[in-house]
Amino acid sequence: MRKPTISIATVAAEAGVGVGTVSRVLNGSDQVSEATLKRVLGTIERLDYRPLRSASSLSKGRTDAVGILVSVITRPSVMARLVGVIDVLSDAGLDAVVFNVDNRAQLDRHLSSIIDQRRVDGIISISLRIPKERIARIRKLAIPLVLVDNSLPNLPCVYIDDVAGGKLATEHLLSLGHRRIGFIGDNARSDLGMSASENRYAGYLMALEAAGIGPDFDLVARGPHSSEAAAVLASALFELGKRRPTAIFASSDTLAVGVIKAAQQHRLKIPDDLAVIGFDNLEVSSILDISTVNQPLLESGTKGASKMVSLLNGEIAKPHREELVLDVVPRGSSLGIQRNSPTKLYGVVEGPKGLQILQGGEELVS
Amino acid sequence: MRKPTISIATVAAEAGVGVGTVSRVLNGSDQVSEATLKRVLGTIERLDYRPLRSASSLSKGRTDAVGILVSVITRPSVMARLVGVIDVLSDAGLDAVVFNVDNRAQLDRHLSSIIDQRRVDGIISISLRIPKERIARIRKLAIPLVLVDNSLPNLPCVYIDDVAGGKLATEHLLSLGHRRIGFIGDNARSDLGMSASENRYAGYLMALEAAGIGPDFDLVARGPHSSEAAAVLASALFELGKRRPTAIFASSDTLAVGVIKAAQQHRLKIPDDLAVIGFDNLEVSSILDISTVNQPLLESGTKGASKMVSLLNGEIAKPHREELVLDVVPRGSSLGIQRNSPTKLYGVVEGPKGLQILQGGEELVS
DNA sequence: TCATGCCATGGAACCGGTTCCGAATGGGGA
DNA sequence: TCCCCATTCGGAACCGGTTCCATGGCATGA
Repeated sequence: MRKPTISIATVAAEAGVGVGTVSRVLNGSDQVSEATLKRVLGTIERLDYRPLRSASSLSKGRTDAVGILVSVITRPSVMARLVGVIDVLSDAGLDAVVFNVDNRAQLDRHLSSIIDQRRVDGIISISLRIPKERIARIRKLAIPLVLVDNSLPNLPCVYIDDVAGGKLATEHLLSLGHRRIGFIGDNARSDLGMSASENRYAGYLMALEAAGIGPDFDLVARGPHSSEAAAVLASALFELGKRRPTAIFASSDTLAVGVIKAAQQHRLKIPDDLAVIGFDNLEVSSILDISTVNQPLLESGTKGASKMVSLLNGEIAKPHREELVLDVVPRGSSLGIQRNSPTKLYGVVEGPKGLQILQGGEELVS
Repeated sequence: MRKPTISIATVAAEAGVGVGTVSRVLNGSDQVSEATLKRVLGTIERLDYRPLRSASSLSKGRTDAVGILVSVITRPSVMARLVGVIDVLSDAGLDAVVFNVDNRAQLDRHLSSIIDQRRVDGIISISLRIPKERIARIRKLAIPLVLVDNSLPNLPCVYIDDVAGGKLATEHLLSLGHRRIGFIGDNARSDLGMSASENRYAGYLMALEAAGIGPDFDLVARGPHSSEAAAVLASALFELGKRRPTAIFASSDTLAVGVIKAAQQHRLKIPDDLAVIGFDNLEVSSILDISTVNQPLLESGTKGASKMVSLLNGEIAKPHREELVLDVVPRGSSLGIQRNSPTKLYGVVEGPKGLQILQGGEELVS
């Protein structure tokens, strides 16, 4: 027990009404007369009464909160999805409880805590594979679960076809006449089931085979997901002499940045000596003029969260499983055509203390 | 009301004990005999009983959740702080409820919801200024509040001295002999009180004045917080002819990237024709070899969250107000010395299908 | 005038844990 | 043998909303 606070009963007594009436007022029921409504609201104001969420939760049997499982948040791609999810949940009046997952053990701990403590009404998993046995349990307990950037049969999910994306990227390079195409990707992280990079690699192999080119594993390299690591790996590929690749498909824009940097250090001209394409269409790829495969990151989050909102309202998530479209964004790192200056997007004006771009411009970017 | 679930009473009846005993078992009390413990745990297992968080919250009078107010999450600097906060809270068994704030109205809505619905035990604000009247109310209600990347008297907070940081950056450029130093920063966002850029600008002015250089507002430009916008603004400065700056201080690394890109388009050699320094020491500044001012981003989050944990335990946050140290990280964009290749940090090995950097390497980076 | 029905309302029962008080049990010491 | 204290346990009271049912008042129609 603990010391009591100002409760609905206090308000009811003070206002000279029943607790039911106060509850009705708080929940905006239309079963309350104008006069009573005003009196109760006045009392609430006067006593500075604040309802207690947990009491309401207990009574209603729901928490109005959704758990979000997310790995290595710092990746810009993951972050964009997360923002999409949070914004939609927030608009629906749901709390977003974020669980950051770095490894398999942590994933298990968080899942246990979420499932066994019934702290949230539903779970959204971003770019993570939930272990089979957990899925089974979640199903049995009828806890709503939505997958973002991942796909499993019979579960609502929003995903892309990474294999097709890898093919698209590689075909782009093939169409420009390249034959010695390298691949730089992430180490497989089987513990968390983040398989995007490996799937894009599979697409890369398929595109090469379709073009009658056998795989050359000397042109393939994997490492941690960082620009630095990609630069090191790219350097190693460049040192193959005339067997070096004339083009590289990096499984994410972050890695592509490293490849570009390494190319500059090796005095390779882009795209003449080396063409590069990345993946994700992050802001950095736009500013550094790197060709890439666009995927709707924010949208994957908003769509996933919308499904969750539907599920919690007892509806069926409309498109149960949704595949988002990918498309190649050709830029200077493969085409060599100088992109138009972005100047036109912005109106630069003379401010009182220096030049200025008005804030409205912010809407135009992103 | 709603349909009842398996409750502690069910378990108690089934195990032939009292509800108090089951509660003690669940909370790991040592007032339970070995035999009883085993029997109750067995029953819990058999019935697949799961305690209900909200009932516990109601009884204990706390939610074991902390609200995190955060603006424009997509900025890497903000995200790094957020990750730090979430990780520490998570380790302490606290839920991290994230509220994303895009404008003043949203800030108010979220604050109302947090304060008036008593959904969390404490509030952590990242890079946001909470309106005075809200602060007063939060104080009166004795809700623990911690500020990260912000500072107010008498409140626990973790912050940096942005003015000093701006001075450091400018002094670095001055020490290299530059006299015509430009500044590129964010538009002031008085609605959310994100004042870092303006404070760094103040430091820039102070350093110039200390060096006997009057401000030249033709060399100052502000716009939205994006590389694209910074590129546009930098281009405008470059077109000043011989009055153009020989060095630019960008108030964040994200902006510095745009400056570098614009310089390349204008065929300005870095750092000979133009020196650049950023702020934040983001990963991108490392890979693009951009000089910067380092601030401990992740640490600001972990320290802030630690203070919150202390407060919730009824302790006093040890260093009540904590200023983190800044230091200049000189790199190629101002010094022109080719940084050592990062190769040595990584061990590249021959994998079965291509080159590989082992995952352990990931520890070395970041 | 009386029956009918709707609307606003009061309040008991309930959601499922926690906590505290009192009781039962058992062992040790005198 | 008896008393005392520590350990273990049962269960009532309680935390603060929600919901449903019963009730009373008032207007409408016959």
